[in-house]
Amino acid sequence: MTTIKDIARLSGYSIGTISRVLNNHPDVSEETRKKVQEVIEREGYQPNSNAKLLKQRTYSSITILVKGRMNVFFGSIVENIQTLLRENGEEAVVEYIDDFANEVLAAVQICLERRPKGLIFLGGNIEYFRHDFGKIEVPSVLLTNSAAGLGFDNLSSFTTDDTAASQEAIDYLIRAGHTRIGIIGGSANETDEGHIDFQRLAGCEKIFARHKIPFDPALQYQPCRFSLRDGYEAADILLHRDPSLTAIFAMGDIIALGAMRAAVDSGRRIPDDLSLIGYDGIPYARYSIPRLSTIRQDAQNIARRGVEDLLLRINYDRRPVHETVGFRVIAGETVKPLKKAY
Amino acid sequence: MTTIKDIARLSGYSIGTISRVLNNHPDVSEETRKKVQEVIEREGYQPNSNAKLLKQRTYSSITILVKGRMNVFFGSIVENIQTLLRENGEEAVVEYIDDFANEVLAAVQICLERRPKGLIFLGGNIEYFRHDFGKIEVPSVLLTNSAAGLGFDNLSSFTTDDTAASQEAIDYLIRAGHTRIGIIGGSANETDEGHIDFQRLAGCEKIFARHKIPFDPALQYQPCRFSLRDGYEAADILLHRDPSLTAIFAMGDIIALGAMRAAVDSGRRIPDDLSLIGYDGIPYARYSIPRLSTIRQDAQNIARRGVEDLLLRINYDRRPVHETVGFRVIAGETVKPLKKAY
DNA sequence: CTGAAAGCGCTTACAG
DNA sequence: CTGAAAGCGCTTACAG
Repeated sequence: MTTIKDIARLSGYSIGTISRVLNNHPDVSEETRKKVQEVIEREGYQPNSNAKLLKQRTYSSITILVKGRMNVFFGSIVENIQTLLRENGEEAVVEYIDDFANEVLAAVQICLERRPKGLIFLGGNIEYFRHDFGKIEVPSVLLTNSAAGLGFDNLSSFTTDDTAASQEAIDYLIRAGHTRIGIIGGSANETDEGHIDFQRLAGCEKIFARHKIPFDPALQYQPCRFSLRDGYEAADILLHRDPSLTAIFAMGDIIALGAMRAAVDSGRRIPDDLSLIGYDGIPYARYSIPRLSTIRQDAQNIARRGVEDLLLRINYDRRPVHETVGFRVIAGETVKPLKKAY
Repeated sequence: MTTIKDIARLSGYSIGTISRVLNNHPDVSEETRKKVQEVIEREGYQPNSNAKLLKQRTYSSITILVKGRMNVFFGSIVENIQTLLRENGEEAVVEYIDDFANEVLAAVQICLERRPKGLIFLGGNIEYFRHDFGKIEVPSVLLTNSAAGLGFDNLSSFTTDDTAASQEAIDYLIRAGHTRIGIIGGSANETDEGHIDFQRLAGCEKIFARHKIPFDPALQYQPCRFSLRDGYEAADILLHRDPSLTAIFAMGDIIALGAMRAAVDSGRRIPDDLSLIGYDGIPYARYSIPRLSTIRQDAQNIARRGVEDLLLRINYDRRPVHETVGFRVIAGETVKPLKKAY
């Protein structure tokens, strides 16, 4: 194993100088730098990151906390993040957190154990953040949810404007002539008022109100987590509870795909007997039979902005930011225009 | 930041003793152990892993190399692996390698840069392993491909018996009365003879031979990588080249789902006009419309055995092993029984 | 069973 | 611009 000591010996310089070359310090003569570089290349020397980190008293890697397993949409964001981080020479560790678990407390534990230099949350419950994020000191970003109202000085957030996007989804159904609309998704529970899913739900209710279309959450809304199975069950419950529904908005494409299966199993044709619009815009939405109409979030931009901001804040003393990235309505084949009732 | 020194001071013992308690060395008195433990808990002390690894001269984490992005099947294995590793107190870093890139060379580079203590390959090209794996010294496992014939003493492998499973798939179609069968999948290229996909293909050809059913790879086989789009294109090419096909075996469910879309877009009904069987057994196969018939690999067992073996070999001087795990034919709704032609 | 001390491979003031 | 030296937080022979 070649160490910095070997390079020092071989090049005739001291280890201090080698270290300076390694870290691109300006105060090294060009000649020295070149000679040392040559020895480094020839020996294929790679610095020991443990020693470096120990010395710098900074800590290992960046941790990505993914809320909810098997989420295709998050999967693509994770891949984007990993690539971006790697391009910038940063290592990342991924942790999967159960949909119903407290990701902030999990992060606190991880900070104690592994002392990451930054945290990226993929999804999260705003209430958990409000309550426990104060215990976290490292620069962090929350993706796909907004932490704007929380006021933590080490937490940025990048998200689709969920309220606006949900309104678009509902609006899309209404413009197609639907008035009996069900909504599924969001792992809402009693303490969850700031949760993303209530944001989306709130947006929906507003649009219903604007169009003067009655909407009774107790009847027309069914929470569920992000999985095929849960989407299936939620749609099943909803369709039994209110068979008059002509359309469903699912707060995730995975949920929508589960719901599509449930509808078909109940003997409904899509979109003839039931219209369906999803959320996320996963690649499969363009391949399903029929193709899923959905709201496409900009995964790439969310990942890119999140990483850029985190790296800046890890290295400089900057204020966190809260941004919103664009979305698009993708017209698939699962929404049927209805004759207007009037 | 509490360090081992603080715990020593606070407990009245030397740092050597604290270290022994931390690492469960047997030569510490029960009383001492208890007292030290108390202080550790009270202070919420967590050892600095950089210092520990530096001292132990072992290196950071375990690296998981995932071949091919956006592969749902690999995604679930990765999650399983991460969970298992974490339960055993090991950290894991995930790297995504392009489908057509050389994962072994990428691993060599990673070993130089980060010196992981173990490597897990998810998918891989046997030719690349044969040629370059000799440069890798850390304990490694290859999942979903067999490295049995390679004879490296630091490489285990755990895989579905691809030959047998592919034979089952083809056999399933033949028993349903199909004789004009196309095959898609596998990123075969000229140098690829030991590649997984040729294994699967070889298995298929054998079965055709046994049933005395003609099979012309140039006509009936179309390679493609693991993505919806590639599955779509491969099926499209195949169906144009040989419109007489009544069934397709796709070497991955994602490929199969892309193919399903292509078939429908060409005006074929599934399974009435074209039967389809996939490979992997991803959760969505049970939700697609129609439900996908497929060969289910045992992702959980592959992950579990791989991790168990790797951890053992990291810590003990053991020989690598090459195991095969079970698979199951899942009868979905995409294979139609045909009237026998004779 | 426990302590004192060396040393893992680096970085960074401090001199010169 | 460069070197000598201290020290990051641990582990582990070596004594006793």
